[in-house]
Formats: sequence, structure tokens, C-alpha cells
Amino acid sequence: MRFNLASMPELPEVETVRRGLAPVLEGRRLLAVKARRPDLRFPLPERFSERLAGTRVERLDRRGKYLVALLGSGEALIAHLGMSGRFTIETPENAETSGAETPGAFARARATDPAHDHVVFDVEGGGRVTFNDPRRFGFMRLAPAAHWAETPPFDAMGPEPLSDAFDGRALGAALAGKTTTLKAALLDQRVVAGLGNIYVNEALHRARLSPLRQAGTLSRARAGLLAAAIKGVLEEAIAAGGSSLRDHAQADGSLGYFQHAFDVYDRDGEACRREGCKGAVVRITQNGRSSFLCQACQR
DNA sequence: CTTACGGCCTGTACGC
DNA sequence: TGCGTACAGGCCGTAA
Repeated sequence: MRFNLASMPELPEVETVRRGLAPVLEGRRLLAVKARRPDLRFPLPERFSERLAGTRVERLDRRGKYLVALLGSGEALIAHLGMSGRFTIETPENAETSGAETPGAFARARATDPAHDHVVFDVEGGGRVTFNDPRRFGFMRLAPAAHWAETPPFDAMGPEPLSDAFDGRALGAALAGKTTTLKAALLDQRVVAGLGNIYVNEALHRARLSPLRQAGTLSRARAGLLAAAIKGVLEEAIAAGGSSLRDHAQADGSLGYFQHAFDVYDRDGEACRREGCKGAVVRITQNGRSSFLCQACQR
């Protein structure tokens, strides 16, 4: 298994993590929660372990790039993977096989460095879920379970891109009047939730729109095409994550990243993949971040 | 109000 | 070979 380290956790990766964790967590109690350090990117909530221990995970949800675990205690555990965050699942079954004397088993067992195991959840029934995050850009918060969606940052967050509420009309309205670029606008979680650098680049390429274009200049028709492109790239990536999930479940149980072929991201200098386009992918810098585009077919 | 930017963090890639 | 530096990037606080 080769991990594509360029692949950051955006909506499809977080959804894949959610689908991997849900069968382990939903309906089960957290027997013990150990924070191996007091902070991730931010300090963990006061009395973090005590507030989680003994409570049941009623449901594991996702909003944008956040995981939201609704707890029987009346609180919601909100987790963000940052850039390098992963969850690893150990069950009594794969704990037994992890020591198997096959060449792959040892390599898989070292997919994450235990030094960066920051939070460990012991789950009713013998499972263990570990949050591992070398760069520590991830964070966890607690919010009232009944009102988490009205707490920051969810109160200002744009629509879920895969929901029916997100279409050309909604996107056009969100972009109307914006003087910034399409690239910056789509990265703004208040416009649409869950996109990061990779899928913004991919969606703009699919919609044949330049990341340099002023966001507020988009026609309704083009906003519709862009919304459809966003849905398309996310759905395909989630499908790819689903297949990687099956691989992971049989390997080391590490959830967070998966192999996926991109049309433009990190393909600087390579041929445009659009049918009939003779252009090449170039890398430019916008707002201090890399954008990848084909200047032959994106306007 | 909107937009822009620095800082956070560490593993990896690269140049000398 | 080893050391130093740049880079990756989501989010948040601050500034313009």
C-alpha cells in the first residue's frame, strides 16, 4: 500500500473516514478516552476524557470536513483531521492478525508513527480507535448535541455540496458580488462546505473555468456547470475512497487517505487529460497556495 | 462588510 | 553524507 501524501483530507476523505468508523462506533459506549497530550492544534476541551468516558455514540455524522459524533451525554464530539490526521481502528480480530508473519503485515503495522497517537478511544466490545496526527493541524471540540449546527464554524458554513440544496442557483447566489477569484471563493467554507485545494482545482478544470476568474462574474449557466462539476469530482472521489476502505479494512485499519487519480492536481508540466485538448497543466500561486490548471481549456 | 495574509506544525524533497 | 531550507495546507486571528 502506497499512501499518496499529497492527498489531504477534504470532504471525500472525511466521508470515507466516517464510513469506516461508523460500524465501530455507532451504538457503542466509549469505555475510556485517553488524551496523550493536552492539545492538538488547540487545547482539548476541559475535562475532555471525563466528559466522553462512559457515553454512547448515537450517530457519527459529517459536515464539510468535520466529523461529528453525537453522544448520549448530550454533547457532540467535533473532530477535524487538519492536514495529516488519521484514525486507526484496532479490533480484537485485526489485533490478532497484525502480528502475522507475512512480509506485508509489518509494513502495514507501521503505517502510522505511534509517537503521534494523540487520542485513544477504547470502545465497548473491545475495539480501539486512535487519532494520529503528525503535524497536529487537527483539533477536537465539544458542543451541545442538540445545537451543534448553530455553533461555530457550522453556523456560517455553506451548503453540503452533495445535497439537493446545492445547485447552480445556490452557488451563483453565493458567488454574486464577490471580487475575489473563483479559487479563493471555492476554498471559502462559507460558500460551499468541504472543498480544499485538490478538489477546487479538479472541479474548476472539469468545469473549464480558470481559478483566476473573478468569482462574481459567473453566469447562472456556468454556475450550474460548476456546481455539477463539484458534485461529480466529489462523488467519484468518495467512490474511490470506498474501494480503498475495503483495502484498509483488510490491512492496517488506518483511515484518512487513499489513492486517487487527479486530472490537474500536482500534474505540473504533464498533458491535459481533457479529451481533445492539446494543452499542458501549469502550476501557479494564488494566495500563497498552488493552483493547477490547463490554460488551453480553462477560461 | 469583504478580502488578504501570517502563523501554526513536521515529514519530505532538494540543493550545496 | 549531512546539513539547511523550502514547501505542503485548513483554519483562525488580525489587519487593511
